[in-house]
Amino acid sequence: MQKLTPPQSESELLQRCHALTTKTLGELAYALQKELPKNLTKAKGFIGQLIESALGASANNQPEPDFPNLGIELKTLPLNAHGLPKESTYVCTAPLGIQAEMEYWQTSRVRNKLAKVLWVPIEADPNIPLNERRIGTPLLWHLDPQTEIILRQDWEELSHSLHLGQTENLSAKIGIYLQIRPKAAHSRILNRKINEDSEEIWINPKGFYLRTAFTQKILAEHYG
DNA sequence: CTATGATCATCC
DNA sequence: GGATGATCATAG
Repeated sequence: MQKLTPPQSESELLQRCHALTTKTLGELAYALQKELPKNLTKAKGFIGQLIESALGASANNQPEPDFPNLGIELKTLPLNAHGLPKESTYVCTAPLGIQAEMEYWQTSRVRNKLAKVLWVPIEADPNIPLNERRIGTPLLWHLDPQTEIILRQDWEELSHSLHLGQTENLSAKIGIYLQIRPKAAHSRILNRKINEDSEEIWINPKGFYLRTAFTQKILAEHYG
């Protein structure tokens, strides 16, 4: 398997993705001439990057969908022994700067990324050796109006707290589908921010994540 | 340093 | 056992 050019159409992307179904990570890594890590402890993003290169996603780190020309974001979905998503899904970093306040839902990075997502389920039961874990049937999903109402409410509530620097309201407990969690190399990294009382505060960088309840619901609705 | 890819590890 | 908070690797 060679390094791929980005897919030029949705059907080309889907075709590539369906070709991966039932393959093992070991087979795919071999085909791409990549060495599988012993475990994911020190290679947490390995599988996501493996699938990216298998599909020809642009290897950028822009706050844009993985396939900008198609407006499609790629997300791997680790499944537990019951076939249900076992981890939350990272969406994007949460802006702490002045610009943060000026982001509106319609043009927000969260909505931009979640408008259309190609979910690729991957076996992630720890009892299965990494190289034997299989890739599942992909699901090309797009944001529907009912879901968007809830996501938007979550996003606006969380963005509001971020904007005001209300750290007490930035816990991962807030939000129905979307939540805010730390997103940094470690907890000692702090960014300066001026809060609603014009005080200087320092906060650990945050990211937006989708709860497992959200991705479990998506799979249930589309796979039954 | 900030973005991406996420999962780990601990607490309740 | 699940959720929250912490952390790891890499690219530009």
